[in-house]
Amino acid sequence: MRAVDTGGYLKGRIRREDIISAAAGVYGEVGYHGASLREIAKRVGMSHAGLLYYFPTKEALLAAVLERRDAEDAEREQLASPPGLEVLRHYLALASHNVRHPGIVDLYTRLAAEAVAPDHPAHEYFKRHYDEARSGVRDSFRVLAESGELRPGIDPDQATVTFIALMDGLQVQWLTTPDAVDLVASLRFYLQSLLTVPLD
Amino acid sequence: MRAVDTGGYLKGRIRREDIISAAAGVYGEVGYHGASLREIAKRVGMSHAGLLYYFPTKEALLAAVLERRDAEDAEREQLASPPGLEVLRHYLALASHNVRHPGIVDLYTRLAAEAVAPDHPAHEYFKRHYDEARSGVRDSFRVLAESGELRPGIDPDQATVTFIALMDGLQVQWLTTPDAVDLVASLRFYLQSLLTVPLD
DNA sequence: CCTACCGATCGGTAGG
DNA sequence: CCTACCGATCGGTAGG
Repeated sequence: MRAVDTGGYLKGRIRREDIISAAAGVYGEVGYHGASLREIAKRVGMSHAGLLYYFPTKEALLAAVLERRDAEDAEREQLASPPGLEVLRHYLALASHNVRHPGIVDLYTRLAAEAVAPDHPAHEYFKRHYDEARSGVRDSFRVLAESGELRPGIDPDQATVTFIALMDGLQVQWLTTPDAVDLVASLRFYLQSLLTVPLD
Repeated sequence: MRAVDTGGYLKGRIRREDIISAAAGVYGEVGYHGASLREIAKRVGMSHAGLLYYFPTKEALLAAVLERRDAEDAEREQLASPPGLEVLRHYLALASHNVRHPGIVDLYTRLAAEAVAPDHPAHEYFKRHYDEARSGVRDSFRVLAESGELRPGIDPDQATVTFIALMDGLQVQWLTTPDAVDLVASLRFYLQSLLTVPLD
């Protein structure tokens, strides 16, 4: 009966994952502050007090959502390329994945905007997120600059900040006016305008 | 006693302006949904019920904030240039003004992110805002394309969407990690990379 | 404009 | 995991 006896722990882990997924959905719709534990709990079929059995506070649940996002990022990082063109293509692929999963875009956009407030519980998370994103992209643009694949006169550091800003800004504009924005095409257009070689 | 008798109306108008300013500040800090009428009222020195004497609902106050923003935009539009380089320089000047007034950036960033939700009371406002911004910038890029001031191969429509997205994304990134982002320099860098002539 | 109040909702706790 | 409850806060109304 071993297989059955471990069921308690397994069920708990599954339950936690369900709660995290539901929370991510609600955060995307109404932000973190706008999300109530009662709404999240309802979506997973329990009372809000039951949810607090798994996550002791509202902030602990947010931390779990962000941790899972990091874990998923790290998983993708496993198959990450060395700095260069491939990294930029990887961002294009990510954007194209996101367009098919608007919930992810909603979650990220809503939380990033809320978290500009220094006392927001996700503020440090997004600071770190931006630092890491910049350093990864910067390495790639520098490699491209040295190999002559970056257009002459283009500063790799400026290319980095603007590229990341472009992704963020396109997401807001796309969510607001989806018919007027082709997220992937715009990103491709920008990258191509910086390069001397074809992206694909 | 005529001059004194009109005082009642004048004081009311000033009071309304004070409330709108306080509301804009709170929206920038905690968003529209996170803002309470009591906090806004406290900043202008009255009770929240008193505030509701001037603005009958929470949404009416938001509408007034957005209306004043439009009025300020229209005022600036008065001295607007015909489509072309001057319009882009005008956006640079606006960005440089915003950097010295972070509250404006906060307000815009917070509301824009909240308003991606179709049922947000500012959703239609931001849809219109994006439509108008795109059509103004697009005209300028098209003029520049015809005069050869836009780099060959650059699609004016793509330049438009990405330019506006860049402004939005830079604002979020700048608010989160101010030391790592030079908002005006990044904007200038991008515009210059699209042009065949020096911006300044 | 204020005080006083309403019903609704919030995160969290007690006690099983 | 639940029911039942707590104190706090919300937008809005009544009645001056």
